[in-house]
Amino acid sequence: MTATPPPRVTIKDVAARAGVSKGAVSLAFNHKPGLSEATRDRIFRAARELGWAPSSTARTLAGSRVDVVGLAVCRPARLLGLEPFYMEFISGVESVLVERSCSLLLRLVRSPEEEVGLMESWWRGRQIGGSILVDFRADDPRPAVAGRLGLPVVAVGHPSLTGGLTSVWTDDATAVTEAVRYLAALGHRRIARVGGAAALGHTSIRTTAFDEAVRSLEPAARAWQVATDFSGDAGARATRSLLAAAPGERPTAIVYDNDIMAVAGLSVAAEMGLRVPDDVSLLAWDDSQLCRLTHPTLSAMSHDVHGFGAEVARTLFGTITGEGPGSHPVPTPVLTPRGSTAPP
Amino acid sequence: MTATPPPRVTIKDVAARAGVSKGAVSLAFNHKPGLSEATRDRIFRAARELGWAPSSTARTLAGSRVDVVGLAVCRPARLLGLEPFYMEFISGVESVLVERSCSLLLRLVRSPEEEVGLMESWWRGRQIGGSILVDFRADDPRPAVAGRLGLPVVAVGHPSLTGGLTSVWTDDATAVTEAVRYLAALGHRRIARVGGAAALGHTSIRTTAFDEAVRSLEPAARAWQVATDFSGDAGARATRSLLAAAPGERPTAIVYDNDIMAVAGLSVAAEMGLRVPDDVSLLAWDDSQLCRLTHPTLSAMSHDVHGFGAEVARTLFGTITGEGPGSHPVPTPVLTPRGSTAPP
DNA sequence: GCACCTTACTGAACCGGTAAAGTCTCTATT
DNA sequence: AATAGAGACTTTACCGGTTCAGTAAGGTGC
Repeated sequence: MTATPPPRVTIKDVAARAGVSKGAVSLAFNHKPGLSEATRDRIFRAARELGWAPSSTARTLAGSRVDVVGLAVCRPARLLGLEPFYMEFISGVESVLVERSCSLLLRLVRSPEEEVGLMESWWRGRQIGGSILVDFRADDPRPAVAGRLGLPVVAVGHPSLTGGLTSVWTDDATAVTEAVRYLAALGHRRIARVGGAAALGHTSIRTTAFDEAVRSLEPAARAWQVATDFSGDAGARATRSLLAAAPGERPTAIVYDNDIMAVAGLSVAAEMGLRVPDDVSLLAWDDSQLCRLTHPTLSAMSHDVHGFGAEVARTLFGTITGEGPGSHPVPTPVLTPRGSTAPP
Repeated sequence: MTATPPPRVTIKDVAARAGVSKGAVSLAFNHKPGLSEATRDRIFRAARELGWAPSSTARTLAGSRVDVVGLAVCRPARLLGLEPFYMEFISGVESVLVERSCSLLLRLVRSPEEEVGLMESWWRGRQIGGSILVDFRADDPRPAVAGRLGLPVVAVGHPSLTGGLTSVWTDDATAVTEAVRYLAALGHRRIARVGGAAALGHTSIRTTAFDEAVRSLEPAARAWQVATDFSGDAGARATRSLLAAAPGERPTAIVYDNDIMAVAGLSVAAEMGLRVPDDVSLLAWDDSQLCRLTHPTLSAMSHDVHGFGAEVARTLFGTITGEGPGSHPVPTPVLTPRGSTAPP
């Protein structure tokens, strides 16, 4: 990739026009002391007249800040488009980055190994000042790599998954328990969960919590759990197989790990002639706007994804500026009852 | 944003370890002639042992390639999360970037002016090698700016909007016409369209085309058009007001500019006690997976958004490598009839 | 009137690479 | 044996900033 001929203005031109040295221009643009107001003005005027802005590449090389943070996402591209979660998360991250004139370097990768390689080359190549790590798995290699490289990162995920890295997380276990208790309180005793990708750490946290929550119900209840890839199709398939059993043998309530699958579940129920919530209750997760657009509206575990992203970005800046590792819980998803849940 | 102390390996260390000069290492890593196989091997081995990768920052500064492309999106952050379009578009772009080891610099901006400023500073700061421009408006300032800066860009939008820039576009006018003809063929004579943001160029192209298409129907038909902000809520509101009229006075078919609004429309119809498609037909646009997850499934103008993104990225590389301006149409969205459309 | 500070600014080194010109050695040619 | 030429490297000059050790001018105190 070759760049076009760059007849670009540099600090030297500005210095010449203002009648000072490059050093003076640098001082002015970094708001450092050691210049008279008059000179400062002259420099800024010259820069404005020439349309000059400092090259962040050169600045980076000269050893000061890096104003880019990285985010690699390891999920099949086609699924990502569907997940309202990511775009909203990213927009939250951006909202904080913008304040500090930082940009987000985004990359979709196909495997955790590729992601690790990318982190290394981004960091070594001084392209990023820090990175956001998402979708932790069991025995994730990234904490070790980040440690070895000295790369400032913030991990999105429960501290039990993120190997000592600074982490930002929601208490999924508690949220799952709350969801189960809510459904139980409505009278449900046959409860299913359509989970996300089994390899993901937060999925197994939810799986365990769900199991325990249902097991601890009085009187005894029955549980089902299915793993999916988060896609609507998988959610539809899972729902179909759960609801295929005889009326007394099938779940009366289903919890979904994201809202796309819940929407799919809603449609499967309709297609099978089951009424929601009379015949079966559905409960979504994440609660994007989508949940309020269906009919019936979807009850959901809602969650300020935008704010979550913002907190992640703030935490990352903390890490970059040298704060030690820490654990930053954000508010637990809260149950928002709507039209898709009712007593069985 | 200060970086952590960087005890990082540089080209000098590699050169020392391999017993050659920096120049030799540079030659090796750029696969240029002038080195013996043996030396090349020694250099690569040394680099591997030290875990070195060339700093793209330094490379950029030294005047060679820039391996980052920019994308600024000017829409309210909270809406973006909802739009399946963008993530899918981005994933298409990425699919091509990855092949060339390029990354995407993403930024959400709040105004066209901010976007213009960002382009300037990205380009001046040598942060990007080129940029993707989306969401063109009437009298958009970006073509002029890109021209003035010499910034290689590709515009996503109809050539009539993109002021002579290389553009990649779908033929929205034809697609709208096809949608209208399809509904007319089913027998609809009262057709509405819930459009996107009025300020956007492609919205006005669709608006004009819709108007003409309906006007040219025989026997005469009636048209409604409403502008929205693309959000589900706005789509719901628009649908409610369209369907509030007396049965003989309201549209029997509604076309939506994206699928989120169509989903919202579906739910509004249900809430108003109208059956889809018996009482009213709905037709979505973009056709993400969402359209197949509702009940009834949504008929849609479908569109390979991923492929669209990929084509945009390929075209951008063309522009960066000096290809002259061009117009790259991608396939017109094609009508995919599903369960939400039927004769009135 | 002289030593001593500040203040305001300059000059040069440096960041980690690339690129073009220069050097040295070895082989082929006349 | 002298000359040319190719191959394999090295040297050096940037790229566009930052940083830091100077330095010259003006102000203070005694």
